[in-house]
Amino acid sequence: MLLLPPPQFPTATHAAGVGRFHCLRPTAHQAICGGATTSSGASTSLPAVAGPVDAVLPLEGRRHDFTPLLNYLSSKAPPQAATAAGSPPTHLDPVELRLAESYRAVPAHHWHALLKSLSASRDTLPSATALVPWLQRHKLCYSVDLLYSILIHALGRSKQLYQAFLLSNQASLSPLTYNALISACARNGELVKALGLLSQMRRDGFQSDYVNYSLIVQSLIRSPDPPDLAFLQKIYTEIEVEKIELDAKLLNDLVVAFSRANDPDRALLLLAVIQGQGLSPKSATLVAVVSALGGAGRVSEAEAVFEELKEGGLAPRTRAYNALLKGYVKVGALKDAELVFEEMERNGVAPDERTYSLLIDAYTNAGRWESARILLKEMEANDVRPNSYVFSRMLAILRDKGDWQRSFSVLKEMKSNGVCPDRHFYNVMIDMFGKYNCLQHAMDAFARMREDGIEPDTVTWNTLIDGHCKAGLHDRARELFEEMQHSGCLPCTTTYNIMINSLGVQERWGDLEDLLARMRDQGLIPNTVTYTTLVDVYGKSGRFNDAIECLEVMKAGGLNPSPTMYHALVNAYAQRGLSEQAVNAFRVMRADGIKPSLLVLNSLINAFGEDRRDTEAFAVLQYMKETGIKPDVVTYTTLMKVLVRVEKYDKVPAVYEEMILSGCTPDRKARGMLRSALKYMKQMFST
DNA sequence: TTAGGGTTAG
Repeated sequence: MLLLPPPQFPTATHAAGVGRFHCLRPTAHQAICGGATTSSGASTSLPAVAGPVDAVLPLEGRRHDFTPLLNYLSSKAPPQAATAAGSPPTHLDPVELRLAESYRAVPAHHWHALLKSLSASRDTLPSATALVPWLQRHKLCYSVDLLYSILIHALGRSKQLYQAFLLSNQASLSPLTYNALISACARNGELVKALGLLSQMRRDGFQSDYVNYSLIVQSLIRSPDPPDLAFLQKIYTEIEVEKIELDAKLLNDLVVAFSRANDPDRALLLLAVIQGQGLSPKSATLVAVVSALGGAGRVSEAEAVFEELKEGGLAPRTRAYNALLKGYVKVGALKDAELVFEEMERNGVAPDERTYSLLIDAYTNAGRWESARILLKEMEANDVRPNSYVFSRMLAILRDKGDWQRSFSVLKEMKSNGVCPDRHFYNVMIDMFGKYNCLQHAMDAFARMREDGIEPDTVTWNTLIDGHCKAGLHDRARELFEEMQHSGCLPCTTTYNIMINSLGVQERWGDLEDLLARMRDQGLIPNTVTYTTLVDVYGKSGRFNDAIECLEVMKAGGLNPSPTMYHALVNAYAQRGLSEQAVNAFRVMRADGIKPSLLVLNSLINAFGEDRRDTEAFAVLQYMKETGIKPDVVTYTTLMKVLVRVEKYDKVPAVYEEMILSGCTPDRKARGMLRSALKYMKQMFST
């Protein structure tokens, strides 16, 4: 069991010479013994000004001098006071008993007031912590759970959650102490603990009110990370099951929480609840919903909620416009984005750094590099300083478009704006060079980053290692993996996933086992990507039993198999023309309740093709059409490959035509497939 | 600061 470190008690008490409560901060001193000190005539340099306790205590209460008690408590060994709390004194210390007797007449509310004032400051908190068990020992105050709840609240406020929990062991938990503990947990971001206490509370037969849930949801919103959706849903289900009445604040907070957790549907539902009760949502709530809808690319709904914001009477401010802008940028609606910008100008709403960043993002995405540059100039003119964010976005867009040479001009632009690259920027840059096989550039950027005094993080190392793996430089990747650890950066699950893939591609099965053991030793738990990688590498080298075993282990471990995982398996069978096994894996996937993805269906078509079963391959296309899954260029190219495989060359042009009619743009592979089919056809006719 | 952002692995 963990032991409580002895709380730090003020030690200067006696050194002050007067045996009074001098070590406390003046306010606390005045609060607690201001009146008593002066009346006892002790010389003190502190003026006897009425403090908070004097204000709270009735006149008669100020007659009690708590100084001897507080001195006694601070001179006692703290653990004794804290751990032997409820138990009666084991031996009779006459001094302590006399002291206790002298306070027999103090009414309960004076003790409460004393405790509250001691709890108010971090310096006097140890005295408060010692006081409560002491009162309990001597049965001087009977509303023990109120005393404990005051104390637990105070400990929670000063981030001493551990102490609060230790304290809560002193007495059986009442609704009051439960609430105090839950509140302390919520304040300290220990939301799982808070939820656990809530269910424990229910098991003890106490009903919780909305305040506990409100505190938990508030803590979720305050966190810089978006809330975990599963956790949030759990809380909401509980609120529904327990029929907790929701007040306006909690409803608004829930809408914001669901919006931030990227569940705009649930957010909209709760928004309707607010409006159904005749309440009007806060504008911050509406903006959060606009932002979530925009992030999901649901722009028309975002527009509708934005209109509601206007109807609410408050003129939308920059953040509201930014939320709307986010949606348009997300779906690539550049015209609409520009209109928002113009409307802001018309309404005198000043664009800020984010507004400009969003628009620059949109222009870069549309390949309108000049417009992006003009906006950068406009930012400068309007005294809005860009930061590293917008430049790393530009870089990421160029990377995804394959236009990496232009990245050097991004760097130039950035310099001319006086913006220094940060870690995120370098990480994107290293990733970009890695993806385009420019490993020397990647290493140079890595060195530059360190010269700039920026320590690489796990993302940096992972990116660098993966870049080398992708280029086939597995030995160098392995060296970097070791170097990462030497530099003091601990590998994470992603790092191991990258290395597992690397060893799997090389078919170094023994080393792979060692790596998995190392991962476990480090206390890291494999995730869905880990298992999918294993299924992929085992499957591709024909080790199907190992692949299936991974799938089973994963399911047994409680992880949900992903569509990608089945895709890896179906794909592995397909590449070896094992269409029966591919179909079987597909069936298992369906039994697991996974909706077939375009990727897995394309692989299935390939499986039939490699097995010369063209009728079944086209049946998959039919299935796609019936279930509303839009075939892509890969689907049609694979179907053409199927026809070539079974030598039905004459049917290839029709598939090509259908592809174009369905709106797919043929790529190099598609055109190549058509060409080779035509070539074979010509050969057939000429013989 | 009522309201917000970026990077890595299958």
